Amino acid sequence: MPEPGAAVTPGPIPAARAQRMRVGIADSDTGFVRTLVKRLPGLAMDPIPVGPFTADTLLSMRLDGLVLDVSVLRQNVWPCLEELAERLPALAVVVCTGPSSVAQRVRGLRLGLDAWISKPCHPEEVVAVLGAVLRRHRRGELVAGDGPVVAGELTIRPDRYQAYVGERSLDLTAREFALLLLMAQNDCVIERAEIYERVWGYAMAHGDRSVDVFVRKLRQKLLAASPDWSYIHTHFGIGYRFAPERSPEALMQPDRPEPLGASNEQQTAAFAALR
Amino acid sequence: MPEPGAAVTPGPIPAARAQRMRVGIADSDTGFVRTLVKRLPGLAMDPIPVGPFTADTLLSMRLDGLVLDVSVLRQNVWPCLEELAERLPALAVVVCTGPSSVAQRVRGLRLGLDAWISKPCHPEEVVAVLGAVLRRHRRGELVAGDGPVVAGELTIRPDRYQAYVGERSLDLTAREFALLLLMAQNDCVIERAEIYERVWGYAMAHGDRSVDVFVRKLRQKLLAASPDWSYIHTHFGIGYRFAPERSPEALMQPDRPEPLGASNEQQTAAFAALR
DNA sequence: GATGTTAGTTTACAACCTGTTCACGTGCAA
DNA sequence: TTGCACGTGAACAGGTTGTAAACTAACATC
Repeated sequence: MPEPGAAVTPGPIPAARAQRMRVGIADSDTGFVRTLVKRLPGLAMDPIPVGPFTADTLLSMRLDGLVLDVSVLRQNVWPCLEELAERLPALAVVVCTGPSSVAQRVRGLRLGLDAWISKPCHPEEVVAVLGAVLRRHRRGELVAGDGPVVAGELTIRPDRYQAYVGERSLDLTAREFALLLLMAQNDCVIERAEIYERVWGYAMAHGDRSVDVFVRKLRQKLLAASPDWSYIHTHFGIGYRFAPERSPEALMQPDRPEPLGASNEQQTAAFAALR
Repeated sequence: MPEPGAAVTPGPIPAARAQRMRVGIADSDTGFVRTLVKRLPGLAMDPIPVGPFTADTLLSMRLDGLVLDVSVLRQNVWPCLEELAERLPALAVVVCTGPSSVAQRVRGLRLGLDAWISKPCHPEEVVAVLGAVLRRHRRGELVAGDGPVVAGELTIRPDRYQAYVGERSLDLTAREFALLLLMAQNDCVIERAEIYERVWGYAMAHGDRSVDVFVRKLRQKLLAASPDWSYIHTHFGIGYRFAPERSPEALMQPDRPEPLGASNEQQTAAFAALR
């Protein structure tokens, strides 16, 4: 269970197609900050100056990356970095700070930092490193393109943040949609913690049941719109898997013909190939 | 590591994904290479020395990461890096090389490199950087690492935590699956204690018969789905061994032909190559 | 600024599933 | 034959999931 009162703000809804990255800058060197602020927008990154912060502060800022001079952390550098890594594993952190030992850098990287640059350094290099890290960071988030996904009777349209059966919208909320899209783009079993991290954007607290609740809401809407199909399957003790399947009863009375040779894999694969 | 008598709660189900990463090392400094080769295995990375290469060479090596001293590229450094970035965008590349200018490093990172370290450097730092890059790299693909394992009539799919005979699922529970996968991936006799440790995650209490019970459940489901084959063999006083074998009666009445020259090893190797 | 609506989170409880354990039968080895 | 090791079946307890509803924060509207 997180801190009492922590994480009250709803997390960010991951964009169906992320464009600009939000990069926090926590550094007391105003000249350095100013340079970055000037330089980043041209590279599809929005710089966001960050003052004193906690994991929750950063969480509410919905950052993709963070440039950090550890000197702003005063004393408890390691506990702070540790908390960051634990609570926000998806946040790309580039430490850019004064002289340090190999041991310190290694320790930081082991903890979860993405890069460690020693000052004095050329801002351009910081920008390049940040770009490289975020590029790798982004590869994961949007493996699949933003084309529509067809599965069973369902059509998921990332460009509209909505799913349809025929012309009829499912009226999904933002988070419901994010969950559905994530699952539909991966036809393997996904663990709850993984789902949470990728949809909510930060680490799942132990005992959190949000994923279950949202899966239920999704199932409800899916069932209402497409009663002959089941889409989300539970893997007990592990997580959920998305796979459109006609219910046995529907197969007995084939009012509507089953789409021939169009399994989920084939269709999504086709779309991935299009990309 | 719990108390010997603890373990009231069911242990965690080990993730079905591949953990070890394949890391190529292209460097003419044999001492440096040797250090990495010694150091990497402890961090779930398999070091693979790489000689002169092309993008195709690397592709066939199925690497996850590459440590590269650009001096091995002789002249055409930039065209080569460019080709790498274009042909193998999923490959994490860490350049570790002699003196360089900021402009060169920035250019490299822009091209698609994940990190640029200047020699002389501490090998430990290279390892840490590599680890950080691959960690971020891995976050992307939640597709479970291992491809399917085929044995006899059986297809084991780690991405679904499930085994199939044809299209028909065996309906294995999470722990049953973990046990089956472990055994199928090691076609030698495994002692009970070792099985327990690797599937349950902690030491087996003296007299615990859980492994036996699960082997029985597995055999039951295997027999129901694939009656002509036997998969799990008992070695009295030692443990169990996985090996798909047609039962003698089935051989007498060969309704279905035995797959020619397709031993367990060969088939799994073939699938691994496909990945 | 007050108020109603909506989305999201947390909690509670019931139903279900799983893993463990026990008891007993069978088969191997000395 | 005797002593273990292993196979088999069933029962139990506890964790996991489905489900509903209360609760909180955010938003829009007036």
